[in-house]
Amino acid sequence: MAVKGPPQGRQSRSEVTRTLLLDAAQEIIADRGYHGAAMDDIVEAADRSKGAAYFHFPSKSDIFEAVLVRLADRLENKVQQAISPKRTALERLDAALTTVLSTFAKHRRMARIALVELPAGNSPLQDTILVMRGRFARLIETQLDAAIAEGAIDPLNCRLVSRAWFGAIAEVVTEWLRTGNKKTLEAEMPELCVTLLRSVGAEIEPGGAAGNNGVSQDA
Amino acid sequence: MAVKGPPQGRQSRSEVTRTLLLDAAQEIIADRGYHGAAMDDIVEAADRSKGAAYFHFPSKSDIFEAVLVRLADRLENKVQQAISPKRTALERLDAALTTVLSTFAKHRRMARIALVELPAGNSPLQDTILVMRGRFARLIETQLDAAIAEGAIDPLNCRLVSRAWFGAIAEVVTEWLRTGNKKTLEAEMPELCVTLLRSVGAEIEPGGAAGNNGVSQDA
DNA sequence: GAAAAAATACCGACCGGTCAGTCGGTTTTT
DNA sequence: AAAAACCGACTGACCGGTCGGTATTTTTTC
Repeated sequence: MAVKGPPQGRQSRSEVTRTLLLDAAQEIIADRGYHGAAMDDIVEAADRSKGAAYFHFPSKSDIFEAVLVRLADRLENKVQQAISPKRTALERLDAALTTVLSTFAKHRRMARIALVELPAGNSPLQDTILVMRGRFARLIETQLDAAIAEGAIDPLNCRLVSRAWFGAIAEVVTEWLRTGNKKTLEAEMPELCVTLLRSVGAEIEPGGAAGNNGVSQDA
Repeated sequence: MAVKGPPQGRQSRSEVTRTLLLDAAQEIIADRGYHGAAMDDIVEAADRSKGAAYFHFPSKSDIFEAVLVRLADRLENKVQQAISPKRTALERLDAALTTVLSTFAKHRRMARIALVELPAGNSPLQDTILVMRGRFARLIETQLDAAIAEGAIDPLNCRLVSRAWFGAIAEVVTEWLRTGNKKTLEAEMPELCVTLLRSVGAEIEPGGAAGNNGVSQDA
């Protein structure tokens, strides 16, 4: 008895299938990379068929793209939430950095997909990855611009610096992904933040509060 | 007629073949990435046969590894040459940075192989690439250590910072590789150097001088 | 120093396996 | 009963690596 009506739990079967496929793809790609992830494997992990997969996604690269977008949306959301209550650009910069780093520290698999997978050549993926990277670099760039406007730091080439920051973060996280050790990244986060901020001429006290009343909560 | 004796020009036929294969592999990998580079393509570009290729290199990953090592050796050499005449660690740091950046600017294909190709998953390549990256990070790390010893900068986590620098450089160069425009990278080099050096608390005069050396060797 | 023998380098058709994508047919939903 | 979703055997292209055989270079022998 029981099951029979279309909307089982909450989603239609179709939606469930889609999610199952996305989850499986994310998992497998994190393990084996894009090339190493065969559609047959993804399909098996999702407990669905190849037909179903190709019904929902026209090609392998499309499913990969969907995984990336979902990941990026989630992370960007988290960052926006973390920086919205901050008053100064410098604080927002620090908050954004910390959020991204701690999220990666918490979800290694995600970090792997977001940072390690950089297909060379002219795969159809490249565009998608470019857009992803661009989104995050932009996020930093915006805050840098704001910091300059606020007079917190001297004018500089924000596009260049935001790229450099992004690269620095990516490399440190990537290195940590290999050498394992959960602790390391979180332990080094503060120093990395300080270093990056110093590179634009902003000194902050590691003790926290950037020289002002400690209003932190509230919105 | 003519040619018949064993050592033709300078190298034996065997050595010529080896070089031909390496050159072709480097070219094709730069274009299409490791996965996209078929042995058949490499062999054809080298104007040799598959048998010859597998006579010299036991597997595809071995030929790739040989390409990487050759590239790394050349670049490291160049850097050593550039920094050896410098007296202070800070000057050596600046010289190393400038050399690497201008070399990449001059040889896009090389940059592509060195920086863009980061196979995920557990390919046999990964180790080789790790070693490569490690070599350059180390190079920076050594100079940072020296700078601290000289009292030029305050103590800091050199391992972390050198990784961050490497990542920053890699990302900036990678971005430049995509957006084309030969000029951009060279125009931005000085600012990037200044930014990196400032991140460790070292201010340097932007007066481009720094006793520039005419590095003009070729790779 | 030439012929013979041995070792080295090279050739390219072929094999075995992999994998993205297809398609006729079945089940579930509307 | 139509439409949407799903199934899974199958196809066709691709590609790393092999292997029997040939050409070239080096060594040995007379």
